Amino acid sequence: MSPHPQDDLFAPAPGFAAPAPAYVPPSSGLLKGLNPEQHAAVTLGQEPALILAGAGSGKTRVLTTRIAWLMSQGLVTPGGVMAVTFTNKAAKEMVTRLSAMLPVNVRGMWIGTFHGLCNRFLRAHWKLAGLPQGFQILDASDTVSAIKRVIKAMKLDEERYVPKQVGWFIAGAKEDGLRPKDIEARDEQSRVQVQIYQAYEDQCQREGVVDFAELMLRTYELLRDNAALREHYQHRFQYLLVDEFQDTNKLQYAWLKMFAPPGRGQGVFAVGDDDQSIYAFRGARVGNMSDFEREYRVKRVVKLEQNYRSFGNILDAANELISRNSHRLGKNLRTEAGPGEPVRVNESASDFAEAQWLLEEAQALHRQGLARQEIAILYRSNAQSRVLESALFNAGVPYRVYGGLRFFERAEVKHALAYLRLIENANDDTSFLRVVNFPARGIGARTIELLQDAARISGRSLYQSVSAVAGKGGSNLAGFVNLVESMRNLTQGLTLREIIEQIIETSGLAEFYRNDKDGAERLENLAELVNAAEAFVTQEGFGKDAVALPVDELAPGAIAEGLPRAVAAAAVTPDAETGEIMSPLAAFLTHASLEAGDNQAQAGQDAIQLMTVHSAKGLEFDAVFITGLEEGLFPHENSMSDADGLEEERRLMYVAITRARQRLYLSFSQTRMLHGQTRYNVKSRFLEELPESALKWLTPRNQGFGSGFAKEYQSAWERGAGLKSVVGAGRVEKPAYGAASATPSFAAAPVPKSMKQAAAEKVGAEHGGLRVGKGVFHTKFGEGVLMTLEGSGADARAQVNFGRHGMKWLALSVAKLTPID
DNA sequence: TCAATAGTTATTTTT
DNA sequence: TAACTATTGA
Repeated sequence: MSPHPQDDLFAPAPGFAAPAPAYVPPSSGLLKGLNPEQHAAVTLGQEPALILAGAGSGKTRVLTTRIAWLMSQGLVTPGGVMAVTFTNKAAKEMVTRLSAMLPVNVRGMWIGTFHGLCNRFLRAHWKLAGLPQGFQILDASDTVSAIKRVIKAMKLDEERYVPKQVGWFIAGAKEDGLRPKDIEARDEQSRVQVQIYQAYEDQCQREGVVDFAELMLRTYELLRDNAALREHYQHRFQYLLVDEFQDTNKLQYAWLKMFAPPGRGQGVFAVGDDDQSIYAFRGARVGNMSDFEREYRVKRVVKLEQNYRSFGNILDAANELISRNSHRLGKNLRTEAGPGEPVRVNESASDFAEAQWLLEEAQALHRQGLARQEIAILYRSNAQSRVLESALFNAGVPYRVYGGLRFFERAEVKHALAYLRLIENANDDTSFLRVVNFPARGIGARTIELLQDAARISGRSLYQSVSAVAGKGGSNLAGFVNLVESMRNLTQGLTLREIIEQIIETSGLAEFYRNDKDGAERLENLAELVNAAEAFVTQEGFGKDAVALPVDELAPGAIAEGLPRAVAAAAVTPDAETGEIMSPLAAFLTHASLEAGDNQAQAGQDAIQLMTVHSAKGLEFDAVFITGLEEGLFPHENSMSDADGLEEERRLMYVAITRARQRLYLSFSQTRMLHGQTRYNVKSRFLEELPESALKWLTPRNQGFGSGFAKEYQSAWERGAGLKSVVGAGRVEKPAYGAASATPSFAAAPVPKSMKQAAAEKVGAEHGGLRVGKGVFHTKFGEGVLMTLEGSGADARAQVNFGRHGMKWLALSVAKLTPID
């Protein structure tokens, strides 16, 4: 049943030919094609700036062009720029685009996510931050299980103190810059939560691990409390750029102010869109934008309102909708692309019928020449994907669902990583507990309890307490310790790849999954882990976070201004024997927790994209379907009670609408299966908030509850029900992590030779015959090829490819490298 | 130590 | 409905 005849043919992408510019920018090639607002933003001087960047207004281009422009004008060197993003993807994109524009030394630049930059900072100043040199990072699930252990150890009721919620509380406190001592507990509940927070903090410190929020807070605190260090970084970074400023939380803004306080005269460039703030529930404060404008005395707010993405009707809908929100900074998107097609609205009798309609419409678009990956189906909550998947699967249409488990979050991968972490740091109790009895080796809950008691009493780690447990459990535990010890011995001197292969075998994981009837996929993932490690090591500059230290970049003035030499010296502590700066394994483990891996559509596979509206942020598609536009769902019932919640839902809708380039469909259903019950829904208020002139109803407007839809619904579900068991089997093959979807390596980026060579030649002369590209000999690692030389004097370091020993970073003051011919 | 069973809960989630 | 957790029984 096609709900309507195909009334007009889908026009292939017309291409948004840029209109003849009324304004002719200066001759510089970099600035060519920028509109006046973009041009103004890019060429602002060294002053605080707030850029209101609407959806599709060329924000990333402005950001990268500004950095390139600053450098090309000689206003700043790579070392003087910091650019912060929220996602690894955004950071990577910036680096890629930048290196395409300019011959830049990407390694020296501080471009990364908030957490990535904090990691880099703390790796350099671990001693001052009170961390062990090889500290590891807990991901979200590690954090919850660590908290769970604390709650158990304190013998508290897990019903009353739910680990996840306590985790929320702790993260929330940290994001407000609060330590346990800073929180005044008003009631029993929060008093105990503070105690848990304190105990958790002690535990993390003991184990040498930090969670995501801790990365931010430690960095903030160290800068706050160490004037010399703060001075150094403020002096160093002359230009700072922050992407997605509307998503920053309180701590992130405070963090920024440590690097660049108002009035210090640095060029702080904050880019954001208050209308796209959809993470308030996670602590994001849109208010940071107006605070920034006020505190930094921003002279001119630049608004980027010219949209290069969507046709007029789509923008009209977006503008009209968002105008209903109050407290906006004020912005209206415009386009020169013409009205385009109307926004189509469809009503269905049931969620099943909706899925069926969607399927047919999407197929029609595809037949008219639209690639499947240019079609996105958006929904408010994940649960809604089921019916859609079912329909697509039955029709044999390739699709991809965003937002499942990511690569490094898969159980088998986490198991392997836990073994690796134990090799690096045996006191990591989280990792210990994860694998002490996996694969099963006769260590039960009782034994673990005894061990935990012993550890608690002596204040030592589980690993260190093993000898305290006697009996059968004790001997099994001793066996586990022996296993870890032997893994550490066996992996000495191996490449990262070999280390991982070795532990996958010795740990018994491979054996376990080989015997498991559906362990094949898990084995594949473990193989993929090996590939990921290989790809990681091959990337030029893999250990950059450990070695890109401030020492060699100290502006002469900074030392004069009092940065103690000791601070600088504390930065690098190479291995005493080999001179190695950071082991590839340690670097890889950090990478694994900071970047959970992709779960994005595989390139080359043409599949329809399914995702929540949240995960669609930042993406764009030729055709977009927004589904489930019903009161209670979108806007979600949990957000409808207060005005702020409703406004955030409206912004969410705004984000959804502005994803579409050419075609936008809005869809809702009279009934929907929710929590096992059929719910009768009213269409979303957001539909009423759109301009009638931009819409085209495919079904009669205000159609009442019609004839016998329930019957149709019933039979439809019965047809669908038999196929539920196979839902998901039709998903497109999962992306390969290492090989196929590994990030484009920095090595592959076109870093022009001239600059690289010049840099190499410059330092090359200083290091007694060592030349980049030539052979070197190391007493332990043997022969290798010198890849990079940088720094000078005591801080000089080299990156060497030792073939079977892999790529390594070495401190020349320690490592004995001799040139060979 | 595990597998079966009962009970519970149900937005969004860049790091 | 279905997915996840916690407990129980073999």
